[in-house]
Amino acid sequence: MGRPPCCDKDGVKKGPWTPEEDITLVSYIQQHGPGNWRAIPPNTGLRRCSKSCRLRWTNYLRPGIKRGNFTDQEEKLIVHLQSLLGNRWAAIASYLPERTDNDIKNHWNTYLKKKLRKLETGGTDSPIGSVQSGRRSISKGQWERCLQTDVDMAKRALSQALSMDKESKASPFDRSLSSRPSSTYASSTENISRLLAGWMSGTSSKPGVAQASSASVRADPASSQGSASASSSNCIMSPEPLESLLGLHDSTPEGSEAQAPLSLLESWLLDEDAGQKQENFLDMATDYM
DNA sequence: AATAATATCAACCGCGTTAGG
DNA sequence: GCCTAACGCGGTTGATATTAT
Repeated sequence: MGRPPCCDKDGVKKGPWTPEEDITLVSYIQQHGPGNWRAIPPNTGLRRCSKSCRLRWTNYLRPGIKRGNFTDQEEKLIVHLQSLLGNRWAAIASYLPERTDNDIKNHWNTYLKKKLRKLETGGTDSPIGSVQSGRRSISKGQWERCLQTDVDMAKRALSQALSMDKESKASPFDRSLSSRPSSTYASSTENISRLLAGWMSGTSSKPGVAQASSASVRADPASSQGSASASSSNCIMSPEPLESLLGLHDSTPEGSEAQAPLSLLESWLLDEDAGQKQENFLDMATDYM
């Protein structure tokens, strides 16, 4: 299978998006909904490739995105999920609906990884985060069970997303619309967001568009043709699994694996109220093994 | 105040997967 | 069943901002 060109390289603009381009893109998506990215450049006159349009929308213009200022709880959740899922940022992002995979990936690479290393060097000599080292230390059988858990969780998330799709109209993710922090460029994008907010309230009956604020472009019919992996990563995570991850569920901590002595990192992960939450999260994971 | 070093993050690149002809 | 086109993802780059010297 040959690799096709993503777009016509001639005349395709690269680099940062201008507010005008953003508005053009948003306006088009207002009318047609997200998806069918290929059609956007010719129909809007944007000199951008379809890929760039999709990326701009999903990572920046899409409503419901919270930017910057990761909370401690979010960071801990990311660390937990990264240890469980690896660098599957889209899957991790599905558990943090207000965050984009790109944002989480950036935060991990630029901050969390260093933080883990710092905490780790304070505890052991390993250059790798203790979560990863903890994973390394587990037996092969345990590792395989972790993988199975991963698959099961993905399946469960998908079924939940499918079953709760209809009732997710009043999505909790929408709350970010009113609490989005501003950034340097956000002043212009906030205007776009307001534009979108009006659109959202006015076109909620539009298929494939109604969920745009609550989930992402991924909810639209055109993009529902995603791969199996995309099914888990693209699913609209209902609040329930998130609450589960945050320990708002009752779960029985039986069958949990033997814990190694706590490192500084683990202490960080376990401190405050996150302690119980992490246990519950891990228990939930092991419950599916 | 000027320069260098470092951090941050938006955007790009290339690969894998999959739907459709 | 094969091939092409498109989508989505993860890794990486590069521009800009911030901090240190």
